[in-house]
Amino acid sequence: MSSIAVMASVDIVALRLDLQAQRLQVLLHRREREPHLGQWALPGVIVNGRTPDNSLDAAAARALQEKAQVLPRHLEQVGTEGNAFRDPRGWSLSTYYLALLDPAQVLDGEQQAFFDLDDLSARKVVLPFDHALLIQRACERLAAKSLYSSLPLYLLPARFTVLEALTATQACLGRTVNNTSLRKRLERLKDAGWVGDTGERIQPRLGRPQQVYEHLPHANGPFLFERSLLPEG
Amino acid sequence: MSSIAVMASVDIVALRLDLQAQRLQVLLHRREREPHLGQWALPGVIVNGRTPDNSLDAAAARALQEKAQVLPRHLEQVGTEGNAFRDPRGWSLSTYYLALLDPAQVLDGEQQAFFDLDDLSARKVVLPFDHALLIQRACERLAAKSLYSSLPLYLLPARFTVLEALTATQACLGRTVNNTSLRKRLERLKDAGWVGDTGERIQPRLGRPQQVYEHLPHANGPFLFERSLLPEG
DNA sequence: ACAATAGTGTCTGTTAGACAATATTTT
DNA sequence: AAAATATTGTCTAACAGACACTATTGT
Repeated sequence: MSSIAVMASVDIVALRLDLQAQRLQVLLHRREREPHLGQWALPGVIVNGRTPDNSLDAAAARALQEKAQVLPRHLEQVGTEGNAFRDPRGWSLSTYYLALLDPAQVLDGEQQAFFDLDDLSARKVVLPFDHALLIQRACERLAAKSLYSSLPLYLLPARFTVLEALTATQACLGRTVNNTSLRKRLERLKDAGWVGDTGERIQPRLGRPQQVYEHLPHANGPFLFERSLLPEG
Repeated sequence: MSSIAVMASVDIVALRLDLQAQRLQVLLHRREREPHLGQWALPGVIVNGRTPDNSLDAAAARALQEKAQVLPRHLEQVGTEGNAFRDPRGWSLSTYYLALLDPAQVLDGEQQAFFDLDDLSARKVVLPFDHALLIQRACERLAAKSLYSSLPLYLLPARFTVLEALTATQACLGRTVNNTSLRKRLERLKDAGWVGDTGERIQPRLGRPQQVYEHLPHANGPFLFERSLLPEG
């Protein structure tokens, strides 16, 4: 068996929206073993016949649960990176998942923390293995789906305003989004029963109060729109 | 190493369009080793430190090349399936790819052949492991992308007609597609430099001759349209 | 001329985007 | 009343779909 086997892991790119800063943050975890012991890295677990998982998806859920006591709003497999160079111990595979968390998500202990995605992209924080690449790929998936789906709404709390939905979408896409377009999409989601109008109002410091929307229980997966958000111009 | 390692393979869902039957076919290969020796299954290779591949993508290309001497028009990773049950030998992973082949693709020898996708879906041919599931997932990916991209055109020969493009798109989607919409998409692809009008004509048995389009060299990946093809009604 | 097939033109509906107009609140 | 902010309405553009119309060929 050892001659035909390979090291395999599941790694999680778990994102949280910082509503004040209007930026995405990624959950990192201090490594508890060599190589790169003590460094900040993506939370992940080894998968093999001895671990208790019945499937990759179960291993992904376990990685989030064990390393960070986190239950995601959304979890999807993005891809698998495998080559001879990504791990100093030799040929290895990482199947990596995109997880979207509640913005109120808090973490226990000093072994896990959220880092601004921008700081990671700018290499202000350097990650071991190819974890920077895995984060980049997960974010590309998120941006691509945000053009034509309601995926960004999974980054919002149960009750949210139009402007918070706009903030989430813009953070996912990395660019501004037309206010009218997003409002119309929310209207369509309301008609489709995906979100509801609570009737509640939030009073900003000044001006007209904001309507408060809420997520409604529905089938799995985001709503798919027929058209993409377009580049401005 | 053996205690933390797992069996991993790359499997290829390679599709060819049968233009006459207007159906998709999948490339299968007779297994050369246990388990399921001699049965028709997806072509694939084991990945581990001893195989010569530097990456998963290289392993995928090698699987197609070694098992079937095939060079695909398009190759993309779809996902990874991993659990304790898919292989009788124990916990295993399969990273599976979607490959699109030239319809003129021919095969050497008795060890590989094309099977109609419909027959596989209808369980007229039963595949080992979870290969039926991998095929289903790959086809779902193809159908999803066919709604908003030029991916089906990779199933066509270098020179093709509008009706062949329609046939390819309908085979990918599993439903009829509006003729006018597809013609307009081809016009847009022509404007974008992805296809060209050869000026050549093909004379059907009766009636007006068909224009012949051709693929033009361009950046990797299919063209992305801004809107999806819609359900009929 | 007529049948058969390919291709074009026109109209409708939907929805993203731009932006003006209106509504609701605090100061 | 004025300022600030949120929300609504109106207009345009792009594009999928439906379908009528025209074009080109063989018999």
